[in-house]
Amino acid sequence: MLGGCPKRRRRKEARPAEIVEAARLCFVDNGFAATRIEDVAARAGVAKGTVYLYFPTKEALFEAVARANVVPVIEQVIRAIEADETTPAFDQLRMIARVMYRDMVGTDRKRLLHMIIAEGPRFPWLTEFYHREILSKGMDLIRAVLRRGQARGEFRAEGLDEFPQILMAPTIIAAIFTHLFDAHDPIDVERYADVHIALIERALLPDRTSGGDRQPDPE
Amino acid sequence: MLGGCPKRRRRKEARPAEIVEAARLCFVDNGFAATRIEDVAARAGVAKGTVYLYFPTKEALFEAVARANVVPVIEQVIRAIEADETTPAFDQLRMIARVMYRDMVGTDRKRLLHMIIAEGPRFPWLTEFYHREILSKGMDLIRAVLRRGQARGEFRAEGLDEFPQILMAPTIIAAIFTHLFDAHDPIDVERYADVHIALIERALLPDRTSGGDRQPDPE
Amino acid sequence: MLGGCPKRRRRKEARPAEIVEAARLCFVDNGFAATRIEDVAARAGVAKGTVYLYFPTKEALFEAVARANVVPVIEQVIRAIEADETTPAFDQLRMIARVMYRDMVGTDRKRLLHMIIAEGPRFPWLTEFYHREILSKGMDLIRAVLRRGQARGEFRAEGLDEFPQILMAPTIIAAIFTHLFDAHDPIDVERYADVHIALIERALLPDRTSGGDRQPDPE
Amino acid sequence: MLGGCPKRRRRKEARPAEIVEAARLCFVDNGFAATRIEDVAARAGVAKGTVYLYFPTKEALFEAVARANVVPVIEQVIRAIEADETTPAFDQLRMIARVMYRDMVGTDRKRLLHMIIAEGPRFPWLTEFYHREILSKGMDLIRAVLRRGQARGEFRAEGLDEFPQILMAPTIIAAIFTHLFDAHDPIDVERYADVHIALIERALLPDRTSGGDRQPDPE
DNA sequence: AATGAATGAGAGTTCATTCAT
DNA sequence: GATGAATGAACTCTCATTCAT
Repeated sequence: MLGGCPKRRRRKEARPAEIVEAARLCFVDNGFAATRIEDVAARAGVAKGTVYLYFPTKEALFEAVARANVVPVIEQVIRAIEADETTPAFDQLRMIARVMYRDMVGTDRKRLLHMIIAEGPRFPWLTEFYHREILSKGMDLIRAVLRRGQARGEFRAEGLDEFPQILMAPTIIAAIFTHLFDAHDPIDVERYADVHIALIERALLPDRTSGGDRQPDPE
Repeated sequence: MLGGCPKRRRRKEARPAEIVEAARLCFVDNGFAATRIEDVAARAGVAKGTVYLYFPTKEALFEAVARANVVPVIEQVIRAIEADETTPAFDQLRMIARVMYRDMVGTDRKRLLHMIIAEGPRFPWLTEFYHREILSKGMDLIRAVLRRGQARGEFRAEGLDEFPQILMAPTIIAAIFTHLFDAHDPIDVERYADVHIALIERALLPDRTSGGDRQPDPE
Repeated sequence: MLGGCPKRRRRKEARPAEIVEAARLCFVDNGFAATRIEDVAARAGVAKGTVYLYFPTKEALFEAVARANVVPVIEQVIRAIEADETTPAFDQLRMIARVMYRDMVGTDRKRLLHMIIAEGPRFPWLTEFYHREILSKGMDLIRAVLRRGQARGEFRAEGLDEFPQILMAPTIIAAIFTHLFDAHDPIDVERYADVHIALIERALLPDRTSGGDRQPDPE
Repeated sequence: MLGGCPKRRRRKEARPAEIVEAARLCFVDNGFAATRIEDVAARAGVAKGTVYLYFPTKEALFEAVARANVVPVIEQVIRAIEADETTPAFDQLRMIARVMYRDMVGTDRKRLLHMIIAEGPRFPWLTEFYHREILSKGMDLIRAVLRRGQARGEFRAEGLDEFPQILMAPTIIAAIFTHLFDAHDPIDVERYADVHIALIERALLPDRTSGGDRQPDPE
């Protein structure tokens, strides 16, 4: 009796996370307004009232979803880059891009991104949170790499460290467009990423005598 | 019977446009789901039923808003570019970008763009419409300019004509980000546009002996 | 200029009748609640407001329809029977039945009957009016014929003059059933009428030595 | 989870029936279109939303009312007749008529009948259902009894087994007329039924030497 | 007399939230 | 803790009726 039946106990402790995950699936499928608490409950295998045991309102549930799903990805990349002092800055940039294409465009996390963009205006805390926890961190990271590249004489570019968004933009757009328009106009994300990275390379690296014969991305 | 009373009649002809404009304001403020027909009516200074006199459903009203506000912009750009045979391709590209930054990022039309992106997944006709009427036309335009530039020997870039999205992406992201994050992190769109265009220039134009001394955008 | 253009004038005077007829068609097609004034107007070829020029409410229009369509039929039969002193009472009865089968079951007047039955409970004046103008007259007529038949020694039946409904019932039911169930179970009204009349005959006429060899209805 | 709380549970099981009964009362009072779900809810002592917990639409509620109130009656009669092999066919016929007069004309079930007739044309499923579940069963029953009577030499009538409606018609008309016209012209249903049954008897039974001295209905 | 644009009360339906069990 | 029956405010859409022209 001490500690209770382990299976049931684990179940109990896992409840909130299960509900959040069920909610994530519902939200990315249907958006905030069209998601019914009852659907979330059904997906989580609990009764409607149980959701309210852990989350006082639908908005709180949404917040939990956003919080749980958005932070981990970026942190991982940051750690990888910061620990690394020897890799050329451009290769780091390429690596960041590759990770984003894989983890954001290539998974259904793009639907979460879409949801955050979509619901942002109605949830001030959401945009504030997303900007603070994700965007600014991502931009800081790119900025750091750009400056390191410039310091090492790799990059000739100026101004981009002021607007790292410009470098990330095609990736974010790829995420949004594949989510929205895949039926009408599917994108070959592999090639899209290659072209994007090649564009960055030509723009950042100093002129070479024979232009363009460098391998765009040997990976 | 034919002709009607002039005052009434002028009103009748003006009504739909008035309602569409009121609806646009409501939609960009609150999104589709959170906009009540009654709000639109109040904003247009008419009764609830009057809205239904002109638009059979809320979706039809939404479609009218999208159509009225989004199609004219792109068409105008297309006409300007197509009529022009002498301007260097890069200057055309820069012009397109400038127009987009001015009309899309610099006005509250960005909120409409946001709304279309936000509500897209739940309104297939909307994504279909937006893709057909706006995106594909915009991409075709950029593609045409790129090819013209390549044919004239201006551009060395390959691959971009396959993914014109990559060139437009920073503009669209600027629209979305200024809409979402302006309170937390305002962007100096002028400089952002300069940097974006300079990036494109360095990536597209062949190497010059003296790199970077070209005026970025004399406009 | 005196009297105005005759065509237009006739049109004007005919307006109410035209609207009533249009309303009749709508009402029998859709019932009272589901008939929209706008439909009636469209069917009459006038504007919605015009209907209200002649009929203050939807109910008033309904009343006009009922009044205009229900009285004429019965009066004609009554006159024919009352003027006739020589025909055997049973032949008169048969004649009444034949007329009812032809004019009520065989035309779309049955739909009007249906409408009166259907809407009756919500329009007390309608049932009152229908009972006074139609039903009681019809029942009085049958009663009179029955009594004449008894007086002449034709009929042996008693009690039926108290409930003439019993003799009319199969006809009314034929009208209702053909209206409601024709798709599922069409009735051969000719034969149905024959069987009905034969039933009345056997019930009313005194026994004959050889039962049933009388022609049921030479008509 | 399984079993639930007894009090709640009993309530849940009773609710649909309570709502159906409340709906029946509203429908027979006001007809389908004029009945508001809120009225039904109020009459059942629940909130508007509760009705939708058990019936997805107003039509579904209507169907439930029709089904619950109309099927049991006929089934009961059928069972009683079918189990019986010895009773003379005419007595069975009389029994059917008596039950119909008692259960259909003598109760407010006649208002339900009226409602079904009234709303039939606008609800195809309703006429289809009524014809299949009630009418055709009733007609088959009468047909079977008629044929049994003919086989036993009780009846001389021909043709009626083709149109059993003719025998039922006065009963249905009694139901409708007492519902519609009772205020203006009340019917003594007892005597009406006697006369109706006597009419059938004279029409069906072969001639007797002493006509009419048979007790009409010893019951 | 005739029009038809405008109105707004009211209906069906949905669903976040509550709470007795 | 967990349930799910119950609630009722809120929303979309309809249509009888009005009235300026």
